[in-house]
Order: sequence, then structure tokens, then C-alpha cells
Amino acid sequence: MADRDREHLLLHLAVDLAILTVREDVLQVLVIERDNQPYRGQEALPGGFLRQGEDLLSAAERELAEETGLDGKALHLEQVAAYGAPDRDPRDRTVSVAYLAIAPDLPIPVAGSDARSAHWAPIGQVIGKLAFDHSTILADAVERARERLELTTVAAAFCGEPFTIGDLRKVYEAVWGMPLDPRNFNRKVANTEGFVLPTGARRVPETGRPATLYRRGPAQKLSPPLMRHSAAF
Amino acid sequence: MADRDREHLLLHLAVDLAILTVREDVLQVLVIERDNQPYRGQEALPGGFLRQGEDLLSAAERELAEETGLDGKALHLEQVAAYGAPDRDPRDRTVSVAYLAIAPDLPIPVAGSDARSAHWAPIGQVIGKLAFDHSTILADAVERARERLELTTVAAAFCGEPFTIGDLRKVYEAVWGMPLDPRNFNRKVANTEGFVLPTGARRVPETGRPATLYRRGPAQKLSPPLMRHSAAF
DNA sequence: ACAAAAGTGTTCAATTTACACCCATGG
DNA sequence: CCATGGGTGTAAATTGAACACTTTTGT
Repeated sequence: MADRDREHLLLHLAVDLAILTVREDVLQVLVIERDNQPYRGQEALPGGFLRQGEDLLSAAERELAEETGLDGKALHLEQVAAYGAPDRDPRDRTVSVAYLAIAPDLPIPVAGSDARSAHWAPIGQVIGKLAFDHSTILADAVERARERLELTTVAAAFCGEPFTIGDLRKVYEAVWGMPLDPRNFNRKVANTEGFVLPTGARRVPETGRPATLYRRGPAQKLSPPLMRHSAAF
Repeated sequence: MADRDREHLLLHLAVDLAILTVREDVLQVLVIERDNQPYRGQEALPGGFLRQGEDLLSAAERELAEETGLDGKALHLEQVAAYGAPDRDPRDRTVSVAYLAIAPDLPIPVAGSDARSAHWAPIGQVIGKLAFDHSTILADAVERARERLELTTVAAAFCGEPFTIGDLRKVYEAVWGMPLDPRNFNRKVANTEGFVLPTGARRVPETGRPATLYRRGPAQKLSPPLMRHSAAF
């Protein structure tokens, strides 16, 4: 870090959230409708400004709680990247740090204190249409989520506990946008040490054989990884 | 992005670089010795502040050129993460965006305009001893580099062109900190479409059979990945 | 001839893939 | 009994790990 010219640039620092969930077998993101200029009436990712004495992750957790009423520590929350194009906010110079949050299918889309109209929208329906550079941020966050499903056990964070292996498979299919063989998927997950733990209970579906219910296991990383071969939007 | 309270926090934005190379079969990082407080005399990662009208990547390229005299566009340069702990800089509130740069073994450690004493140091020799939170940044950058070697063809960015497959293997061994089977490695690289392209020429080593020389191929991603099983520092 | 690094061949085990087949339930 | 989703079995193909062996140079 240089020491000369400490007077350089002062700027705002925003934290924006790509909160993803799987609803009705489709990958969706929480968006808000902007009620101020610029981009008034357009959809955007929820976010806010970093406060005095606050860490980046703490700011992300606070925003998440404000928008969804959920405890950030309970959800998967990870930094994606920082975005700093000089003109990304037409008002002031603002650098934004984007976070990816993974939420189970919530009964309430928004229970937060924030009065703005927030709602879930399928990725394909909003990507390319968001305010600021939020479409880029969303695309990066979705790509990150896809990678994480290959290499880690976070897919379970999309499921409310307890869940079935079929639920988990639908998460993979929605996020990767491709069908998977239910039989091989079942074995793969069940045989990966620490991915899921059986609860002993079963769930009876509308039709078909009851499925074993599981909770998340202690494993964080998948080795060997669960691989996708090609993906579609 | 919230609109209320746009007056919130104004802060400095730094861009810090973890410039990695492999020298003498060891993974090394470019560090500078600080000649101002705080952390005077201690080693730190090179970096500087974001300027008016400048993108984050442009700032990283500029800093890279200032420190090494190299063209940032010619090297592999990717964002690692943003760091924003409130007390990470004891002077002002500063958020830093860290970049990972991968350089071939340069004849000149530093040819930059910057007069500060910069030099290469083995990772293990400086990690835990750097100023600010730079040890954390460096650890994250090294982990990122290790992942990239598994999944992408960036290892070639550590080699000056042309290079032999043996050169490439030494990069993997240095970055991962583990020996690899030269015979299987050779086949793996040669059979991965677009990883390396033979130049037709050969290089005669001090001793042993001459090795075919290669350039980087067009492939960016490795599929299937080249996997490490465990790593050591 | 020997040492050393490059590169090929081969074998065995592990993994992936595709798909047949059985299980358990509601209608 | 049928439809539906859960789950096991299994055989073929692919991949990975280990290592014997050949090639090509300098000394």
C-alpha cells in the first residue's frame, strides 16, 4: 500500500447482495424495485452502504437481515467480487462489494424492516435488465454458485431441513440448468462421506415411494467433485 | 443499493498486489520494504490508491507497471477479494481490493519507476510477517493460485515462452508444494486439447534428453481438471 | 558406459455412465 | 393394478496411479 498521496480519492462503499433461492424448481434472485432516481422503477439487487466501524461481511449480514429478516450467520454468505467502474453509479464514485447469499425456499419472500417492494424473480427474467451494473454482478454470482455446487456441499443451503436427496437434485438441476440422472445422483450423494446425514424419518410424496430425510453433514468440500459437463440458461 | 443516507461513510480505496512467480523451483512473492509509518521497515505487498476516473483493474495494471515495469495486459491478473476490516489501516478507513498477478521468472526483480526496495521472497518466509492484513491477502492469493492450477491453464503464465513440460511441472510442484509423477504429468498435459502447442524446437538440458518446447495454447479451462490430493506449505 | 531427464507402454484399480430392475406408496 | 418417484444392481467404458522401460543427450 502506497504512502504518498494519501489525499487521493475518497469514495462511497456499497455492499450489494445476490440472494439466490430455488422456487418452483427455478433459480430465483431477490430483487427490489427502486423508488428513487437513478433507475427509478427499475429492478436492482438489494444493498446498502458500509457504516463506520463495520466489516464488509457484517455489512452484508446486516443488509441481508434488513431485506429478508434472516440471520446472515445461518445462511451461506460469501464475497463474490468488488466492482469499481468509475461511472457505475451516476451520482457519486461508489465501489461495490458483492456478496452471494444462498437461502432455502422461504415462506415469506420479504419479512424485512425495509419497506421497499422486494420479490423473487427467475434469473433469466431479470438478467440484463437490472439497474447499475447489477446484471454483471448477478451473472458473476450465479456462476460462482454453479462452481460451488461442483466443489462444495452448499447445495444443501438451498434446502430447508430436513430434505430428501430428490430435493437436493432439483437444486442442482435448477442451478445448473440441466437434468441429472436421479439414480446415479442418489448414490453419489449418499456415498460422499459427510455430505448428508439421515434423520431416520421419511417423507411421503404426493405419489411414489417415501424418501429418506436428511440433514446437512459436516463435510464442506466435495472430493471428488460433482461435475457438470455443459450448462444452459 | 440503498438511497437513504447517501452521506454515510467516505473512505480510501487501495489496490494491493500479490505478484507471484516461481524462482529456483520455489513459489515467491514480490514484497516491498516500507519506509514510512505505520509498519516502517516491515515488508508489505505493493499497492496504491484508486485514482479519479480509474477502474479497479486499471489501477491494478498501473500499480503492476509501476512496481515491475511489466505490462499488466500481458500477465495474468485477476481480482482475489476485497478486505475491509475497520482497523486494517490504523491511519484512515481503507478498503483494499487485492489482485493476484502471475509472472514468469523475470530477469529483473524490479525495473519499475518506484524507488522503494522491492524484492522476491519465498511465500513461507514472509507469510505471517507482512504489514497490515497482507499476510491474509497473500494466503488467499496463494490459495486462489492453487485452485487456478487445478482448473485452468494459467500455470503457463508462470513460464517464459517457450517452455518445456518439465518447466510446467516444476510450476505445479512449487505452487502445490508436492512432487508429481513426471511421466503421468507429461501425458496429461500433452493430451489436454489446447493447453500447450509444440513450437517444433527442442531445448537441450545440462544433462538428459532434449525436451520439446511449447507455447501456451488457446484453452483457458482444464476439463477434466488436474487434481492435487493434499498440499503442504 | 553412465547419469540424467524425456517420453511411451502397460497394468490394475477406481470411477463414471447408462440403464435394467425392484420398492413403497396413493389412487 | 397402475402410475410415480425412491432406490439398488450391474456391466461397459473411461479415467487415474503406479511403475517398467525405451529414448536421447552430455560427460
